[in-house]
Amino acid sequence: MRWNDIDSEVCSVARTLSVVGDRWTLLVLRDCFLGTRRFEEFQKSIGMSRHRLTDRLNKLVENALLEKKQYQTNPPRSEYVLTQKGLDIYPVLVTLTGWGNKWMSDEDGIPLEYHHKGCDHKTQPVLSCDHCGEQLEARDVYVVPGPGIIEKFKRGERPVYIPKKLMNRYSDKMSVNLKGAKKG
Amino acid sequence: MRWNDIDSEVCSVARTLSVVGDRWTLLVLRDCFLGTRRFEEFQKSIGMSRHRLTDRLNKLVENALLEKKQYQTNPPRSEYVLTQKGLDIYPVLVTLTGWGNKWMSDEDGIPLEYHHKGCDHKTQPVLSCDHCGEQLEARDVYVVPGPGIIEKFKRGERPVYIPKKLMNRYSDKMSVNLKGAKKG
DNA sequence: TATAGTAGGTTTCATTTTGGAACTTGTAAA
DNA sequence: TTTACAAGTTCCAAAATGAAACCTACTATA
Repeated sequence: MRWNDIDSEVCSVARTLSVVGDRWTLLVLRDCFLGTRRFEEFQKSIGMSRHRLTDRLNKLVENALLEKKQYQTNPPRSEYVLTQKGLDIYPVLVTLTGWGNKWMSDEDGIPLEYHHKGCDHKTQPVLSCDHCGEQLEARDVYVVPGPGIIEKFKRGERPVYIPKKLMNRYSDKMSVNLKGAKKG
Repeated sequence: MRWNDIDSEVCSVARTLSVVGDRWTLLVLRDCFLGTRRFEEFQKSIGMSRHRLTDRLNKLVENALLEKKQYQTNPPRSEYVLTQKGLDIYPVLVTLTGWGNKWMSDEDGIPLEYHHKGCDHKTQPVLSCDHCGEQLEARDVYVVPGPGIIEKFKRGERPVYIPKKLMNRYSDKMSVNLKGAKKG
C-alpha cells in the first residue's frame, strides 16, 4: 500500500496518521503548543530541512490544523496558528509525552512538567472514562464495531484490518451474515 | 537533522517518536491491541510491504514494545506480543482514535466504539487531571521546566526547542542565569 | 553608499527509504 | 505430485529526504 492511500482506510487511527503520522509533523505541532508560530522558529527549534518544513506546514494548513495568517504585507510574512482541529490534537501529544516521560527519560528526569490551572496542581494527564470518570488502561476497555463498520458490512464491504474474531463476536447484534450475502 | 538523531533530543515527544513515529509502526501496534500476533496477519491487515513489516517488527522488539515468542520450532514460527512498555502506548492509540473519530469519520459514523468494563458503559476516553480528576484540554494546562531540563541548563546545555519565553519565565525558580555562566 | 542581517521561502542534487514482486525454506495436506 | 501456509529475504525502480545554496524584499549598520 502507498502511504497516500491510507486515509481511505476505515480506521480512525489510520486516518489520523494520514494527517499527522509523519516523521516531523508532530514535532511541528509540539512547537505550536509551546507557542511557536513562525517559519524560522520552527526550523531552528526542530532542526529539520527548510524544504520539508515548508511542505509540512502547507499540509497542516491544507488539512486545517493550522491557519496561515499574514502579519505583515511588505514583504509578506505569515504566522501559523492552531485551529480548533489542531488544538484537538493536544491529547495525542500529551500521551506521547507521558510515554516518553515514563520510558525514555534520562537520569536527569522528565523534561517538562504539566500544571493544571483548574486545581493549581502538578498533573500527569491520564485517560479516563467519560461516563464514570475512572482511569482507563488497555485492559479496562474493549472495542465493539461502530456504525462506520456496521454500515459497510451491510453493504458488503469488509474493512480488512478488523480481526474476524471481533466481527464474529458481534455478527448477531449487527444482523450481518459474515459469510457472504447481506441479511435483511 | 537526521531522523536517527532524534532520540537524543531532550523532549519526551521526540524520544517517543523515535520509537513509534514512523509511518507504519503505529498501525502495527493498533493491530496488536486488536489481538493480532503473527506476521501474515499483520501483513494482510495493514497491507504494507513484507519487507518493511519485517523491519518494523524487529525494531519494536529491539525497543522492547513487543516480545517475539516462538510458538513452534520446526519450521520456526513466532508471535509478537505486547510487553508492558508496549501496552503503555495504548493511550496514544486511543487519543489518535478519538481525533480521527471526531475529524475524519465518514457519513457512516465512527468505525469502532470503546466499552469500559468497569462501569459497563460505552465510553469515549478523555484526558483528565490525575490530581483532581477533571477533564483536561489544551487551555487548562501549562507547562513548566522539569528536572530533565533544569539540570541541563545548570550544566550549560540548552535544549534548543524550548522557547526562550518559557525559560525566562522560570529562570528565577531554577536559579539559572540564562544569559551565560551558571549561578550558584 | 555599500554591506550585512532578517524572514520566508525555492531550487538542486546526491543519498536514503520505500513498495512491489519474486524467491526461499521447511512442513503438511489433498 | 502438486498446492498451500508461514515467515521471511532479495532485488530493483521509484519516491522521499537532507543539506546546502540561492532568491526576494525589506531594514539596520558602517
